Amino acid sequence: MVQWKRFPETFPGAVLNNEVFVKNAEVFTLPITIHDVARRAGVGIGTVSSVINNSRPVNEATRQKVLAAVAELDFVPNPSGRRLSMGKTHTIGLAIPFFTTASQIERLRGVMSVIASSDYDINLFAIETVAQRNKVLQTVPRRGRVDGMLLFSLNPTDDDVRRISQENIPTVLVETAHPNLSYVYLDDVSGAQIAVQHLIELGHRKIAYISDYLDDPFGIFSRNRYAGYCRAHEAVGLPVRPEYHQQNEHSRENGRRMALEILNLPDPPTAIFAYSDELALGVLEAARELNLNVPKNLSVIGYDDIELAHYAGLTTIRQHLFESGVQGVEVLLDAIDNPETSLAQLQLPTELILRQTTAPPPAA
Amino acid sequence: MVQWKRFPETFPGAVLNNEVFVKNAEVFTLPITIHDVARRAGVGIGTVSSVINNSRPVNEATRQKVLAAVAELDFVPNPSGRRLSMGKTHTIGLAIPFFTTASQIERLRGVMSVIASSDYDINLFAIETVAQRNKVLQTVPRRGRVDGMLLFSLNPTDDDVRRISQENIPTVLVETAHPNLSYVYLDDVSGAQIAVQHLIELGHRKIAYISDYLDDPFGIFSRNRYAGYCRAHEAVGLPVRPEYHQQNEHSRENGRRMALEILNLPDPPTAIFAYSDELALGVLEAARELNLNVPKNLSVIGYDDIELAHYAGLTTIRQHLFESGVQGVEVLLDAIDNPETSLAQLQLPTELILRQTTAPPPAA
DNA sequence: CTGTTAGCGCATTCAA
DNA sequence: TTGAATGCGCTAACAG
Repeated sequence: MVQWKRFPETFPGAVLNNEVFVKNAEVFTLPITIHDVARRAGVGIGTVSSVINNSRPVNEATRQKVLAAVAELDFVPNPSGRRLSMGKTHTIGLAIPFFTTASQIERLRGVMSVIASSDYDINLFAIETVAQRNKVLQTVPRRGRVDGMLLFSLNPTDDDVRRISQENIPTVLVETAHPNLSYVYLDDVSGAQIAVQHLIELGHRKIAYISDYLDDPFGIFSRNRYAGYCRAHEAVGLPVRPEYHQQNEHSRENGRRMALEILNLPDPPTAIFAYSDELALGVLEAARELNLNVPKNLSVIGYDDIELAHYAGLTTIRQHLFESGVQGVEVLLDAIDNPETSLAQLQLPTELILRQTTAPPPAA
Repeated sequence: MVQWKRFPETFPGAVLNNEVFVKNAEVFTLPITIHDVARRAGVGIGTVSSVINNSRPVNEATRQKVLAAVAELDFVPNPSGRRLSMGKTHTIGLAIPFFTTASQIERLRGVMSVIASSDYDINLFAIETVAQRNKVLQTVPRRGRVDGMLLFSLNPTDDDVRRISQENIPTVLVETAHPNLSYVYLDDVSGAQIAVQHLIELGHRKIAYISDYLDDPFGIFSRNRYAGYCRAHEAVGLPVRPEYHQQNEHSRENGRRMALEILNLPDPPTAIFAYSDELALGVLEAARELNLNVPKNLSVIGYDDIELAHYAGLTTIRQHLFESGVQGVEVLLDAIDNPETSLAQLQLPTELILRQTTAPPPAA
């Protein structure tokens, strides 16, 4: 309950269009409500509501009176009141783990580019820990809290999905998939397979993989790309050498460290497939330190095709990140508007972007 | 008003913990409210509220009953109801123009890093047009909509500021300044002056400036950096040559174009100061195309110190972007918690980051 | 065409 | 220590 007290006098000098109130010696106006507008316009609040929402025909003259009052009082409806009454929030929840990575930001940009021309608010949740993930997944997708939910790179449990379905909150996964939800999926397994296959076709036989921790709670992506790496090996009967896989926390610096580790092996690889472009950039730094010419002496391939990859001339797997964000909201907005439509389960293509960091292995 | 109808029968087979309803042949539960919890626990709603919010002492036994009911029904309070009743939204509005630029994203990261451990929601507004700017500034900072407002790189008009003050919404500017608001200011004029002064000290006398449109509606930053550019010239009695200034929409590609334009002048400059690192990266591309060695034949200095600048070895002006986001929210959260504290008006330092793209001009 | 009223979900005051 | 009643601002149903 609002705690401000009405104050009976008007303060001279203050430019105010409503009654004046005092709180701790500060002068300010009480928020304008639909009642203030109605009184000012000499009509009932129902009429004001009708005018604002065009929800029923209103006599043109009274309409003008109301609009005038709205303008004079600078009235903006309180969204909480509206939400409570309508059971609609006009808000979309957006949960993003790995918020600091370039790929998530690209997706976010895609989302914002379409949301800008809609009238939905975006509630942003950066997810850093498992506890946060659980809290957001359990408390945010609720009727009365959001009208729809966008989950980047998150794998909701069956329990999460059951709750979401019961609450009847349209939800779209971006980058992941689940049979009972809409999603814009990016197939990491086959993306990684394409990358490694490319190296194999160039003649490489000693190919390393560096990644995030495979057992990271959110780390299904490292695992999937590792699976693709293995599949490409299997497809040509090439054994997977465990010493050619390094895992560490995700950062360019760690990419550099892992590469140094692997390149200093007695029998170093001739190519490195990195889980992400950021890691791959670390690999390039390591190669420079070791005076290894890329791609002559070492081939490097990344994943994501972030902006920097273009600049660094990095061969990589393009994920259509921006586009995945765009598609994600579009699917979601459509699901909100048409609750009866069936799930949209899209798979975005993944493509090999050839640049200057891959070549056949040294003749040696 | 919620339009679902209660349905008298229970559906066998559905795992549900509340009454069951039907809408368009789909089975789902009606949202759980505090009344459901109260009924289940055999207490009044006031008691439930007290338990949830620890707002008054409750007998331990009844407390446990309530908590059990909350857990069984998986109850999460509807934020709109709470907001309406308390007059507090637990939401922060964040308005960001130039959403696609690297520097804004860095600031946003700073904000999210501190918001993650607070219990405030973030409402994100990407501002692309003047109309959007006005709409957001006029409708979002309202009591009942947000508890506080964070404005990146935006210069609210005096009218905007008057409204914000009347609404009594704590507001913090990041990158800009206004006497009546809190801000975390970054002095672009002196930052640019430092950049150009650096070039002058290296011996350059022909220094170009490429930028965003100076008359861009949000373009105070291009103008301020231009002012710094001019000041540095004036300080040593160097004339500002109009043909050494190009302006265009902000993108790396346009940075490249503007650089080509300027470098093809009959009397080309020996150094280019770019409004941003993104533009500066375009300049580097142009230099490569023209086979101009940087920094031997051409010095380039940027602005922002985005991540890419480090990678490209670009000399630039560091803005402490992440830090400015952090400080911005911290000031805001403090202002929300302590409404009586005076305005916080901070100025973050700006520093020259020397890398490999500036050197004395060719002996010629 | 329009004013009045009920009710959305909640916190809180007032009684008990 | 607790339940019932009130009101936050709004939309929509109802009654005129």
